[in-house]
Amino acid sequence: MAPWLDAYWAILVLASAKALKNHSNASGGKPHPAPDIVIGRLPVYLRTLNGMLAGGHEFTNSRELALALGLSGAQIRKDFSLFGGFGKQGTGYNVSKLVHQLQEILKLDRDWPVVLIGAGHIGSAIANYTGFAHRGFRIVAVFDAAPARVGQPVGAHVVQAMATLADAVRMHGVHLALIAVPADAAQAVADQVLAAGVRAILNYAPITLNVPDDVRVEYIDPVLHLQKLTFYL
Amino acid sequence: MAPWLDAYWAILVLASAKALKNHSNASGGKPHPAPDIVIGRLPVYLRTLNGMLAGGHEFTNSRELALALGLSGAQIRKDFSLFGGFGKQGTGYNVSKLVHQLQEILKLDRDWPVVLIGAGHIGSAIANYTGFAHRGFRIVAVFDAAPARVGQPVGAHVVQAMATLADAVRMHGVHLALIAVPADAAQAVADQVLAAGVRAILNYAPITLNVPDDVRVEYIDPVLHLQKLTFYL
DNA sequence: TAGATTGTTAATCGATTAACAATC
DNA sequence: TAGATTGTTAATCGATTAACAATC
Repeated sequence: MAPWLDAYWAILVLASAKALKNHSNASGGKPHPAPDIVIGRLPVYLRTLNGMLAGGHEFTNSRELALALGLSGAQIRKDFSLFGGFGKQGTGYNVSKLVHQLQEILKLDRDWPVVLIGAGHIGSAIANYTGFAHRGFRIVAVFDAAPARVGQPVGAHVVQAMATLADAVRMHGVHLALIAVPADAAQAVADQVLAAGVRAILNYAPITLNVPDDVRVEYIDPVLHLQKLTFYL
Repeated sequence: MAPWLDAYWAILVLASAKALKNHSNASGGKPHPAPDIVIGRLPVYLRTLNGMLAGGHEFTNSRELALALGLSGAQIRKDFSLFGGFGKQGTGYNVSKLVHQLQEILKLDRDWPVVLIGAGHIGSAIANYTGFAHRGFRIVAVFDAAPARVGQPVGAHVVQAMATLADAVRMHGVHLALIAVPADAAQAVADQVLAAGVRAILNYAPITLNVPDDVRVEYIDPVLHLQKLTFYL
């Protein structure tokens, strides 16, 4: 049997029936009133509000935000209202205050250490990306399975062997892993980072991962976006 | 007034109210029965089916696919049924046949030339990514506004000046552009590629673009995914 | 044939929108 | 105060699920 089939049947036996689903309460704790789809919009709001803040824009309102984001004002007001009132009738929202409140909701009022697995083209680009730091994330270590890459510099880091992953995760208190390895290695790497204690994954490999119910995975596959675009061309 | 504010007010005046919305019929042509959210799942189905095909898996069914993807069988059958019956009662789906039918629906039964704007870390990683070719896309030219980068090799290409963009788009019949420039340059670059004749954009810059109603934009911003993950941690 | 799985309908569930009273 | 905009409710819209007849 081909190695791929082994992995494939493992999925059939073990797969969570929720892997790609919106499930706002994956960890089984007390239910949060906000749907997953709303949580996904909060970072987009935050990004636009930070742009306004950088431009010296002190106040905004749901109509203005809606126009900038291509949404409806009602939706934006409703999204915010799920977390309590952020605005003032007749005035709108204080941009700076709104930014801080969204950061608090998303737990971005702290610094999140993340590990990066994979130091190829994509991994290197991620390691060199300067956009993480001021938005709440800090890459604390980079790993690769290829002995030829271990010891090489990548961004501000030196590539480490996979054997040191678990120690690094424990030492830095890492909950988040970025996986940027080839598709055929991604599931095994995911299993390793989860075993090391990681609880959420951002997966750049073009494959759906099989993870336990209490682990959250987000996916980035540019080709999926392109293939959606061609439908409409 | 800060340059950022100019761009910001332009958004307020000109913005399409649909930029981030699901709109399955953006170009105003005859309505297609398939909702945007279904179109977005088809490439995911295709990716998994191609994995099965590579593993020598000849037949599958909605239950098996659902398990591998974390969806429900009913949803998968309903999605397929929007485009006509692909399966056989009692048997399921022929993987190879299904792959071909999904490719046809998504217009992936041809090769799509794309242009890449931006030859920094992200742009270089994109240019070096080998995963586009066998999934329907071919980068035909790479552009950058920085004179120091023009003439430099990136992947299999040589970086060209922005001035040659329009000619390249026309010559290769390009409809798709990948934008991988800094956030503060992205809107201007989007305007340029659209003026050159491009009709859809995959934007890696962390900013919501303002484009006409008949232009479709997909977004990739890894930080948005990370910020969603931290909410649940 | 008997068993299995599709394709499709109707019911359910959830998200968005419209409207407006509350209130700054 | 008058005008503007929020926060919230109810109505609408759309997507998912359950169920099963059709059929391979």
